[in-house]
Amino acid sequence: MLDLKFIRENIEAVRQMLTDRHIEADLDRLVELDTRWRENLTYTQSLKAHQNKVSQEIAQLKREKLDATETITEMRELSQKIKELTAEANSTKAEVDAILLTIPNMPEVSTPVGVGEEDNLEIKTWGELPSFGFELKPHWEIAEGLDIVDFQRGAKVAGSNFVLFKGLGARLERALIQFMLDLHTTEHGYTEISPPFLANRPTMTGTGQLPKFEADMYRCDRDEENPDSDLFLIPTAEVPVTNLFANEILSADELPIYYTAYTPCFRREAGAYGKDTRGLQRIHQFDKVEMVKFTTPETSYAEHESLLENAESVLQALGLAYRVVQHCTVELGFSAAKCYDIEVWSPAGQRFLEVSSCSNFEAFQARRANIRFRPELGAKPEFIHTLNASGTALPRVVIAFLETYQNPDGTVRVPAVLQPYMGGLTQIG
RNA sequence: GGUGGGAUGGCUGAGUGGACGAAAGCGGCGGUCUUGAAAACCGUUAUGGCGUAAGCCAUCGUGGGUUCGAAUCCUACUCCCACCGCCA
Repeated sequence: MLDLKFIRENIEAVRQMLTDRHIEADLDRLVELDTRWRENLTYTQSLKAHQNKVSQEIAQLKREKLDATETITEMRELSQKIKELTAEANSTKAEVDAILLTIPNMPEVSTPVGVGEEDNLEIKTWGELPSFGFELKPHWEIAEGLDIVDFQRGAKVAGSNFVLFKGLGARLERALIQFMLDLHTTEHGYTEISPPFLANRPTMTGTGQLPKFEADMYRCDRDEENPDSDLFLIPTAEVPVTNLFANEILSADELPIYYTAYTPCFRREAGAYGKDTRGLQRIHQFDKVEMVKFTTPETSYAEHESLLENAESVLQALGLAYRVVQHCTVELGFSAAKCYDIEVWSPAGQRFLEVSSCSNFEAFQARRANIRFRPELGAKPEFIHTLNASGTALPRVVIAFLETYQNPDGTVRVPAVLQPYMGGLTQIG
């Protein structure tokens, strides 16, 4: 979330940001409640100061074995009043916080103002778009032909848009996961994490999925009495990994911290039906290797660039053509200040598919999850910056892989870098 | 799932209604001493909020309650530890 003080002092900039992002939030009410809360608080605290003082006097009287009955009777009324005012302040503050949680991050200055995907900024392209001397098959035909993905039975077991990898398809998933993890841990200095695949409500709130996007998550283990203990299937490893340090103060010399994690990702994709859903493009459960960085504010933008390179290197190693675009204001994720998408080329689809979002959240998530660091000994703690990038999501890489390396007979070549992970296999089928 | 024990500052740990934001020790930082270091000694060492400021307020796992006053009493919950049961 944004700093309440920042909003107070930059109300028009925040209003403009909401306009640029096409998001509504009740800023006026926020300001009004904030003012009311602070007035109440100041007054209540002065009453408490008085109460504390008189309590000391009562303690003194008791110690001297003197009668304090009269003072105590007087204080009874004050105590009651403080209780009422405090309750009022708490409920006002709760409302302030609730609104605060619905306000997205401020985009970084280089973010183009735009109204749709077409306003994203193309930063670079990598690799030649491959050309073929035969008629290309789309990935789902290749996969079914090789019997490595079973769409029907995936749907039978869990519902539409759940898929089942089989034989060398399952092996390919495992190979890609391991290849990516090895790349990031041995070449890029990341420490591997294997986190829980479920996260509770405070954790989901820390990274910004809640409260606004609850409908996009699979929720289980609902408990009306203790909403905080509700569990959600994670939509990305970003959620558990970023929250590892929630409510902690790190020391400056621990930073930057680089973590990478493989997890399955679960997304209801609510409202996304009918849009690019064929084959592996948009499924409710998919595998992903994620990278998460914790940095100081000074270095986060340099770290953002190297994070992007780390993610790109996966596609480069696999020899898959891609481009990088920078999100415009309406495309930018709720918590992000700046975001690059890496989009891999689908030769049969003749389009680019998003396989990685590479974001700098600045202090937005750190403030929500209360992750701080001490710049130097004795200094006041500050919020760290968090960043993450997929490195990468698997299904769409599999799409590009199957289509890019397909042969006329429906078999698929395995690039050299992946062969050791495929038991030395040079070709599928 | 059952029974019992526990949760206090960076760590260990004392504290069962008023002098407690909290003893003591360890660790950290600064200093004295020393050519330098160690030892010893002295000092210092939580976080957040409100306020221009002085300052005030809050926080002893979390929420609620009792009380003029709660780390301390009551209550619900969460987590940790031990043992039993079940289980990959």
